[in-house]
Amino acid sequence: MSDRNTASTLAKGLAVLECFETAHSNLTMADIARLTGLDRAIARRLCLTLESSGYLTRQGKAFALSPKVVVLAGGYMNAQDIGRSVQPVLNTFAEELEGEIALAVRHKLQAVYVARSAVAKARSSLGFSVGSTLPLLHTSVGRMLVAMEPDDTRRFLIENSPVVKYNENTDLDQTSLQAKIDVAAAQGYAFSVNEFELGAVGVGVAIPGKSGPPAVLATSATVNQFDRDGELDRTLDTLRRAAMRLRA
Amino acid sequence: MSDRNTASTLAKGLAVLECFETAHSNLTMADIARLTGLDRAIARRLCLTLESSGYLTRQGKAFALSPKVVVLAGGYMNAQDIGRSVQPVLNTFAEELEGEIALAVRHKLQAVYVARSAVAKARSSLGFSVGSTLPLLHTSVGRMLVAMEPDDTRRFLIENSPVVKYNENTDLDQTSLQAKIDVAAAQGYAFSVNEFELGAVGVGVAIPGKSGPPAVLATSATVNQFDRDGELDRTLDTLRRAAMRLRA
DNA sequence: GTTGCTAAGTGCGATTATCGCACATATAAG
DNA sequence: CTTATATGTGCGATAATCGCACTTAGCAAC
Repeated sequence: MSDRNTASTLAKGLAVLECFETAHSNLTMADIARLTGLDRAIARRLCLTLESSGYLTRQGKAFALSPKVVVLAGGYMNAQDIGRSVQPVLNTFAEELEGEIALAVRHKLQAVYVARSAVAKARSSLGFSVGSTLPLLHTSVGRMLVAMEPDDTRRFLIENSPVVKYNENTDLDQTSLQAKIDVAAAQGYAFSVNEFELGAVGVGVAIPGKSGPPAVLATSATVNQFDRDGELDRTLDTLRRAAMRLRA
Repeated sequence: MSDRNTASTLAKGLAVLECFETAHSNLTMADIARLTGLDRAIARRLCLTLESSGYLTRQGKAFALSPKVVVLAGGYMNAQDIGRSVQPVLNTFAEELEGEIALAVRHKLQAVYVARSAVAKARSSLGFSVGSTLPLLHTSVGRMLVAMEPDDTRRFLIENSPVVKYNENTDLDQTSLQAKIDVAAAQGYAFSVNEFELGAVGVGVAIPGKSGPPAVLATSATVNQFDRDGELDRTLDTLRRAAMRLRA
């Protein structure tokens, strides 16, 4: 056992942190031991370490993430110059769209919002924020992100992403999803209606010529809002202009 | 050596992660070993582990934070219901302010933005975003956060926070800073001009009656924008109404 | 009260991962 | 070719981790 190139204790500690990714906010040590499959005594050591390092806080016997993880995310934001270069652009185009706009990148098998802006009247029932994750195959953002990858990665992502039925309109056919991704790659944008969230449409455009990993600009709205003729074209136009401003 | 209640390897690995908090984006293993004081071989093990766990990415010999840290922050956002409850309120009041508004909490000796909204025309030269940190003593946000703590914590924070000269107007006198914090506690809001960033004013109001740790709503603007008579009162009024909407 | 259930904390021996140094290799610059 | 910096590797000694078993504590039902 034991790879001489990895620190297993660290990996286990990170696994503990990840228990809190999926909406769980108040986990006891026993919960964590169960979720991670670690011995209770070890889970305890790790929790206490994470607490003393400032990543977890405890109230009574329940642990929760501390704002430290947000500070850490701030390091990423800073490195990507989100606050200075990206956010002002998003703010501008959220107003132009009279809605919501987000910058997303891919992490493993998920799309991640790394910046977002919305006007007050935006339909925001979904409650997305920075750090929200979306599936790759069933959202416009996700499909556009997949479409921007080289062929082999694309294949890998399509084959390994879970196919989940989110509602009665969810496309469950791999070949069909594959085709949609091909179309997105060809067109430079992805569009999806009702597949992930009922009553919602999503539009995502590639940010071309950007250095670093693929990134996508996306917006979402209600199906109603997209009834008007040419609404998709208008949205695409706006998103593309925003994307141009971001290809730094 | 070695506390039986903490996992030192995990703590070291977290220390590696924290190297990336302070704007450094591209660190080599050697850099990290220097910054953390760890043996190079250990730093290597930890970096490789962090990479394989998805927290770091490497391009050539340089490491950088991966979006995974943003996903982790998303766990915090989710637990605090930022996307659903907080963000819409911030969006609304950013528009009313025709500027910028942020929700901040304290972590150790820093104020941390955990949510933020701004209109396009907002003066955003500072480039703050979710995850940005501010000093406790020299900003309105920070002082309000300190003011909301019980007496002993307050004393501790004031005594242990670094007093840094950010510009020629920075207040370096502990007694004076102490007094400002007392005033903030009494008034329920804090106000600062030019102390942290030249040409900038900051206003922070306590969010009263909120469960959990103290939280502050803050806005900033240019000194010019605050020239108009009664501008502070108008801003305070808006912030307070926003705060009321957040005391969930 | 007792019983039953679940969670946290503790002690300790065996194991084994970590540590830290030393040496090797690689790449770039002068 | 030499120097400087960075990554990669091997290995023995040490010390941290592991995992189990036992104890303590809180809570609910009966």
